[in-house]
Amino acid sequence: MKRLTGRNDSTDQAADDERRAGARPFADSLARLKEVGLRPTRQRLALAKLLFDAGDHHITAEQLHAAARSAGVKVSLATVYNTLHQFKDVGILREVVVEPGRSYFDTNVRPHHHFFHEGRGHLTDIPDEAVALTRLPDPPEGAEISRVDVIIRVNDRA
Amino acid sequence: MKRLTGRNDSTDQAADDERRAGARPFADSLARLKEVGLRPTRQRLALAKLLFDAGDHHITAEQLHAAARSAGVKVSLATVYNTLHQFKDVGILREVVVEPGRSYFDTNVRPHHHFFHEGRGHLTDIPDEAVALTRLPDPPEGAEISRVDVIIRVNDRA
DNA sequence: AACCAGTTTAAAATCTTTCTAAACTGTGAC
DNA sequence: GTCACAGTTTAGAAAGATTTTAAACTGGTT
Repeated sequence: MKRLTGRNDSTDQAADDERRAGARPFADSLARLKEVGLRPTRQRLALAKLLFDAGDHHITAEQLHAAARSAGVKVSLATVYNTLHQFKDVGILREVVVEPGRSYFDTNVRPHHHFFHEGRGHLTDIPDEAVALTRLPDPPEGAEISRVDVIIRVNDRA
Repeated sequence: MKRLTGRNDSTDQAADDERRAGARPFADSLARLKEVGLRPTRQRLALAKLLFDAGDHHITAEQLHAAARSAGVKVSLATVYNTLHQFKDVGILREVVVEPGRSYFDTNVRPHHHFFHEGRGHLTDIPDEAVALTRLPDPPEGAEISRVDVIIRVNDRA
């Protein structure tokens, strides 16, 4: 059996978090964090699992914080914000802004677009191929295009 | 000559505001407000002038409030917010959300798209014809498209 | 085992936006 | 003109999301 020393040391805690987050092989998130040069802390590992082991989805900081909490992961809201921004900065997460006063984070960083249901306040992915942008303007002098977002706003049919 | 009674009654004040806002014929904004069924108050007239007599532009609530102030128009920030939303609701203004935590209001309500300079935090219009969207997905079951936004994010060239 | 740069955290602070309740003002009736 | 009242405005409080701060903690090394 494993160690019998004091319970709840950081390694055990990480393993617990993993189980709680409904995880896949430990190595995935760990490797992912190492790849992007972020120290694989207990909190980052747990958040990475919640984010990347559940398929493509869109989530706010508050929602992720709540998800972590209810998965039994102890992490502060500030850390959730820090982590989301770090993940975005290293390119494993994408920020989507469609509503005033709230940011969504998208675990799908492949090229694609979005439906935004204004009534429900809810995002859905649109595969890149479903949209054809056959003409685009030249960027302003001295600037270059970093991304083209197509947001299709929808509402319930009258 | 005009009245010699107490200075600064509401009519005189409105005329002052108009002059201060660098205005065109009084009738324009007045007619516009009547058309959309908003009572033409001193504050709404002044804000309408600042918004619509300066050509197409993008402005935040804070910026409009500052502009009003420095034009000598006395108006509270709450009224600026109220007015922007009322103007949006009646369709003479459009809200553009591209940055977390801040809304821009666009005086151009004709179909068009936007460049957003991420470094400078600055919006520019793209004429509708400069973008060709030749394929779009069907909206989700039961929903209908209300608008398609194309946002081209740019940055200074490396 | 000690060290330290990187992390996490609770709490405070910030920023934008909305709400509240009271005072004010267009507008139509008389 | 003057009244009355619904619609407006306002200062200040409140809310909501996000960021900052300063101190405690921890992963990775030596």
